Amino acid sequence: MPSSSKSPRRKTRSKAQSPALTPSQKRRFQQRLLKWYGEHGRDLPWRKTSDPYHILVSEVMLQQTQVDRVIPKYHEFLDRYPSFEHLAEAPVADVKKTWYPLGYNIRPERLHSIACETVERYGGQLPNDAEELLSFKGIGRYTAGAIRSFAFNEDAPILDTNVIRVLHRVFIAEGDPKAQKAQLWELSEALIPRGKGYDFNQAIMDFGAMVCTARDPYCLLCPMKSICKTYPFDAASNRK
DNA sequence: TTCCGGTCAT
DNA sequence: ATGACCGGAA
Repeated sequence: MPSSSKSPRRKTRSKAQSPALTPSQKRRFQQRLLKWYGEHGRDLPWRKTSDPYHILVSEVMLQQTQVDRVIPKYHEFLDRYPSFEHLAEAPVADVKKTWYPLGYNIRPERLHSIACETVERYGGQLPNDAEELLSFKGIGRYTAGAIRSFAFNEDAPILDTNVIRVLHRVFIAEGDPKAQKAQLWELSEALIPRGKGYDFNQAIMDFGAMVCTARDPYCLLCPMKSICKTYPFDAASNRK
């Protein structure tokens, strides 16, 4: 029966198999990332709270807006709407005015609708279940993972542009990163140290924003140097 | 002027 | 799979 034997669980059309994450690679990446984060992690306002509502507001703002622009609006928004109940009661037109000028103005509408639904159907408590979170308009896979890890301390994976870039460079280094999201989601999940989803996810995003940057990453001071499949990153070959 | 980005819709 | 959304940055 040799001809009928199947190679163990592999997608029929892709040839490259998952990037063989060895236990040693995994452990080193985790330890170095968390150590780096302890020394260099940013002190962001939404890391000082455990209120799921505050975390949600920050994550929706951060969906397409940079940290520096979000910070002042985060404070202003929460001053005006300190809870799901306050936000749910507010006219959506006011919420949109408060949102200005962050842009992508569907976001305040969706945030408002999430608040209404949370008050009406969940007694003002944001659910921690992935399926329920994903059922809200405005919460996609990234934000659901962010809420679960940052607001509920679950070991839930996240994958945004920072995480895609970091994981692809360190562990894959071939092909178009955006075309490999399925593998990268698996990596993001497999790498989380048990019980440390919050710190690990915050850490990998800081790392992507501060060291493993899109252009001109700081490879010389990078703690992943010795395990990174892309080191040393050649900026010239990456520019057009 | 072009590129980028989470989510949703096509 | 691809584009709309909207504004910032290269």
